[in-house]
Amino acid sequence: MPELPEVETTIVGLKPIVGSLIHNIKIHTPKLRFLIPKNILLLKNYIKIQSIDRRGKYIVISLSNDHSMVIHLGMSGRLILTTVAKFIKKKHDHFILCTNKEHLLVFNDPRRFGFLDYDKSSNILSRNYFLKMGIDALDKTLTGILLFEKIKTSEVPIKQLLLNQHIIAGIGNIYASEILFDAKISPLEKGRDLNIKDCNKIIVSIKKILRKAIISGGSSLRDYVSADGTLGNFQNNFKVYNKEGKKISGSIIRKIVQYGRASYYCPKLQKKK
DNA sequence: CGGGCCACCTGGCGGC
DNA sequence: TGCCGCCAGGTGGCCC
Repeated sequence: MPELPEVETTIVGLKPIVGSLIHNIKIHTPKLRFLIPKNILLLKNYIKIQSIDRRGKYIVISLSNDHSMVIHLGMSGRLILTTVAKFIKKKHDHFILCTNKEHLLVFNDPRRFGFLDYDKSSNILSRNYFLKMGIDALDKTLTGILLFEKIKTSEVPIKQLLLNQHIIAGIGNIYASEILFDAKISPLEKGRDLNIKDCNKIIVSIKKILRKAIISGGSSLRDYVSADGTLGNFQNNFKVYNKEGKKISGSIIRKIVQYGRASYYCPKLQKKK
């Protein structure tokens, strides 16, 4: 479930272990998308978890030894916060971190498209995935003009541009459809055909939809993170995603495939210019 | 360089 | 019931 709102929700759920000390780490699967750096196993000396933050869809855990862990959830990754007493190892539990307060942070990922990185914080900051990352979707300085400048010459459809993390970071395939529906803009519209007014609308919709999703997702969390593998409550709020053939305001929702990925939209309410 | 497309994985679902 | 093909919330790397 990992688009920006799910990552944000995950981070909120991890708050209980901020300030805790790392007691032990176990790697059950050495290679996810990439190899897990083996020196992460040296984290047994009661290093403190100083903060847990989000950058785009990445989770950054800063530690007191001037190192950081970075976690990306890929398509199917989840972080589950539980306790030693309650824990039963499940299939696809690849990585487990135990704190001095007997909290367990478990990384579960059936498809293994996620990854886990660990290095000196100064090195982490200059990783390619951070250097190339665009402005965060919820960054206050993200404006319509900024988006316009980035896409004004592109022949690529706006749906695909919204998925490009080098332009704006955090939007995934579900929310891209939801955002364009909210903005009343066709997913087929090319970047170069959108004016500043269109871009302003898109930015307003990005912030509105993502914030709403965070609020809905957050409410379903308790003692573990990312709830039950669904999108918190927000899935009930989808207007177009996965709703092919259904009607909205009397108009049919269509599914098309762009660059191998499903887009849902209402051709009547999202007319191409 | 921008852009198009595939690869990387497992699991769930619908159709036959 | 079983098998098969298709689909899935992401993105790095290859090609042109």
